[in-house]
Parts: sequence; C-alpha cells; structure tokens
Amino acid sequence: MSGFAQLDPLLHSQLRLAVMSLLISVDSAEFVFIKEKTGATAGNLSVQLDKLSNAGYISVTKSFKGKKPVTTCSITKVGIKAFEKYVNNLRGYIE
Amino acid sequence: MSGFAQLDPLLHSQLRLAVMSLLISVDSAEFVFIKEKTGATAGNLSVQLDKLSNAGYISVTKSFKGKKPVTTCSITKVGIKAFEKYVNNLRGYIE
DNA sequence: AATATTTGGTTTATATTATAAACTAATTTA
DNA sequence: TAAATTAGTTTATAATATAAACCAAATATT
Repeated sequence: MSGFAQLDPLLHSQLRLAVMSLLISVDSAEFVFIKEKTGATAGNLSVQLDKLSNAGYISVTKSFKGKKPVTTCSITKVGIKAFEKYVNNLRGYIE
Repeated sequence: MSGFAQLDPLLHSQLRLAVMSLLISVDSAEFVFIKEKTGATAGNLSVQLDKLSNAGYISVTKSFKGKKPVTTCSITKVGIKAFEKYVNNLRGYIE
C-alpha cells in the first residue's frame, strides 16, 4: 500500500513538465510562446516536444502565419490523464 | 513573477526524492531500510546517497551492529531547507 | 572444517537524458 | 544585396540514472 509510486519518466523532466503544465491550462500554444514561458532554448524545446508528441501526450501541428512557419501544440486526452496521474503519484513524495 | 522556477536537479530525481521524502519524516534510517522502502538496488542507492551526502543534504554514518556494518542516514537542516524549497517550486508546475 | 550463501555494501560500465551548439531555410530589414 | 532575424531541426556532448560486477566479512550448510 505505502511505498513510492513510479513517476512517469516522460513527465519527470523539468522542461517537459513545464510544457505540460502550460498546455494543460490553455487550448493551444505556439512554439515561440512556450519557449518564452519556459525559458528553454529552441533546440531543447524542439527535442522535448518531439518526445511528448511521440508519446501521444501532445499534438503538434505545423502551419503558416502569413509567411512564417508556426508550430502549434496542444495537450491530448492521454496527456491530461498522464499528467494527472503523475501529479497524484508525486504527491506521495511531497506531502 | 510567473514562469517556472528552476527545480533543484539534485532533488528532481525519483530515487533521491524518495530518499529525502523518507528521511524528512524520521530521525534516521538505515541503508537496508531505505533500500526496501524505495525499492532501489543497493548500487543505485549507494550512488544516490553519496550525492545527497556530498551536497550536505543528508549525513551518513557508518558503524557496526554487532559484527555487521550499518550505514545510517539522516536529513540535515540544509537538506530540509532544500526539500521544502523544491516542493514549493514544484507546486508552481502542478497546481 | 571446508565450502557455499547471505549480508551490506562500493565501484565501474552502460544506457538514457538533458542540453547546447551548430546548422538550415526562409524572411525581413538596412 | 548583404546582414540580421525568425522559426525551427539536427547533431554532438555532458550529465544522470541504473544495473551489473565486484568485494569483504559473517553465517549457514554438508
């Protein structure tokens, strides 16, 4: 019953957790916005978004705003579930 | 004001966090006990205890119980501070 | 009494991660 | 038209987590 639950390694990462935290409270967010909010470098963010996307935790769509490429992200249902579970498991560690 | 606080990388690790979580609620704990509670392998635990110890977050004393070696750990004041700060910073991500 | 096993670890090697640096391609701006 | 900016991706490197291999002493087995 007691003991420490396994923390989803995909979410137990500062940057990916920040991304998910941000996305869970908005409908969608653009790459540049996420970059600014999290303070991440573009390279790192690009890599971490890929991982979240590959896991099905977020969906990423590429389009154009005028002539500029825009990468838009939103959290998926699976992502929300995973985030909530992670948070619950984490509570076992910190309260 | 807003934005995501930096999470102490020493604490943002599943095993080290579990160790700290455990130690913060007891006076002291022995290696074997921590190993059982966290489900860690001895090797991994040994490494992570070293890191926490080197950071001054825990103190580690080696002695003998009868003829068997015993490694006893307890959290330090610095460790308590760091843990509390980590938890507060983390709240910015999960609530 | 020798040998095998268990206990309580540490050290070392490896796989995974996080991160930054370098790069690409198109677009403004000077 | 050259320089700088934007919006990213790819690649290289440093840091981490983890397990496997090892060690010494104690205890149990035959």
